[in-house]
Amino acid sequence: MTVPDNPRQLSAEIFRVVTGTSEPIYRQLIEQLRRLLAGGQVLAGDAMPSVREVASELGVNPMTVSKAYSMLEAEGLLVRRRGLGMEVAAQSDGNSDLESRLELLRPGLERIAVEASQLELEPKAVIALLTSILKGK
Amino acid sequence: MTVPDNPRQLSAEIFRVVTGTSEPIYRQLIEQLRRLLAGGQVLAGDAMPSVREVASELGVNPMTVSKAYSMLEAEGLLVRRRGLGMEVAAQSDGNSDLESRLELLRPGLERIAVEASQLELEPKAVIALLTSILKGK
Amino acid sequence: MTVPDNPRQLSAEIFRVVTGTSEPIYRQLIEQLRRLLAGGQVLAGDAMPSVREVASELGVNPMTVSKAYSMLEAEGLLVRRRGLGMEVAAQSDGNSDLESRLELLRPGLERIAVEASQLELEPKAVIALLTSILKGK
Amino acid sequence: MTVPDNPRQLSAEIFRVVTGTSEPIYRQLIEQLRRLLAGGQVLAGDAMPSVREVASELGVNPMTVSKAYSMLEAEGLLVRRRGLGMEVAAQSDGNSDLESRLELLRPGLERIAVEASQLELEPKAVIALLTSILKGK
DNA sequence: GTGGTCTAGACCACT
DNA sequence: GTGGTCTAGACCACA
Repeated sequence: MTVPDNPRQLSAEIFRVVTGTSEPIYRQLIEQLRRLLAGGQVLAGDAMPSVREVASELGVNPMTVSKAYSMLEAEGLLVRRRGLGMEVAAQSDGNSDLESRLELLRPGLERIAVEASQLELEPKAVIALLTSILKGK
Repeated sequence: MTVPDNPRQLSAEIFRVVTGTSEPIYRQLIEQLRRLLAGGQVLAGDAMPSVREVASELGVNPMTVSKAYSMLEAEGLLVRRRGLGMEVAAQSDGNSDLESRLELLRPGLERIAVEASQLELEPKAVIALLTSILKGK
Repeated sequence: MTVPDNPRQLSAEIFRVVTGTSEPIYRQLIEQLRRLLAGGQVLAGDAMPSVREVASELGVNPMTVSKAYSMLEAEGLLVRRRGLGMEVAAQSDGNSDLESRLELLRPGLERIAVEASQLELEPKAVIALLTSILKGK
Repeated sequence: MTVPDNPRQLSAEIFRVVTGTSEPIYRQLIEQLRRLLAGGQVLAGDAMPSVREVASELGVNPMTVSKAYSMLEAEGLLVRRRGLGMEVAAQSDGNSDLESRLELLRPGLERIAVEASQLELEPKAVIALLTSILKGK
């Protein structure tokens, strides 16, 4: 992990969305940015990629991106600089501690556990698969 | 893993839904039944709990349950027995092999891997948390 | 002021918007509802008028109303009941005390004071005009 | 009210803007100048502060100030004196009578009345608050 | 019927 | 160029 100079201009490639799921695109964007902030990959003062840039990169409508940005602004994670774009708010405190970041992952893991039990899968097999996926990246 | 006598009457408690998520309830029901079938916890010939029983147990609208049952019927996993309710279709091929069941879990684990990487979490920490959740159940 | 039975179905007429101003319609709706809640004219458990009803009554696009409702939901003042509509949240504590309600009015009055001073108007004249407007309603 | 010598150089401090509101800054500037003219605090022939001085004093973009000046010029309230900046037009009719100035304040007061009624506030309480704000300045 | 999401496209305010 | 607001209209999930 590199900790780049700050502030800097973020690229639209920080976002990745999947279609064909029921999770709304704007919500995927919101939650991705929350994780990137918690993980310290996005820092206070960073300039967000423009709405139009993200929209074109992801192939979605600009309003969809704008909605995500607006909600992140309402939440205090982004601030709007009129005519200049959005930037990451100063008070978004950056890299969270390990415990907090693990807590953000817990709901997803609990869901996995439920699914594994319905599939009658042993913990050992599940962990082996997760390990191979994590290491393979 | 226990393989119960067959046929038998399934209880509404085989289902569990979460609200406050964007995943539609009817879809949660469908995918749970698919997993229970793959895991062998639900067998061909088993009698499904009634729509109204499931609806009341989960606190959802009966039409939502009915929609899930109808789609499972259209898919051939359930058959409607007039006056008797739905039962699990004979051709639902029951307990799948380990590989197939793991494949059903893979998409969820891949999503976890993406989230972990955005959170800058080490594989070790993620695996430790999943292990504790799986063992704690 | 009448304190009606509760819960009840609110009419779209609780809202009034003005066009030709720079204040966005969705924001006018949000702030009106906040005031009606603080004033006790809208109570916890009340059913909000439907998006489509408000949109048609005010002659605006349903998405505009929907945006206001969504933000009020995010703020915790409204709760969504799937398939049934929105209702006023239980925790919106209804009629606020006199001090709090006056504070909601203060920014507008401070702006009036600035304008009056730029217009070189005596307090006496301003108060006389406000009095006549308030009493005339 | 003092009636200063004329002509003179106006300072950037005649303007005050608020951010975080939806009212555009250039419009705030335009309406403030209109009120200062109606109130007689700005007189025909007065030299306006320069665009760059106002922009720096208020912390806004010079183009925003320039836009306001241009619109005031198009409206005939300001005239451009090449190389010398803008000055207040001779035909700006100066200090209006009391009735006209009160009329400029009426829309704001009517809005206050609407908000007070939504907040279920008695005229007496509203007038008391306005009085304290006006006297406190 | 309810609200939610998304698209396509327009216009506005501001830099 | 930036984001914001609004419209018109489509489709979805849910009751």
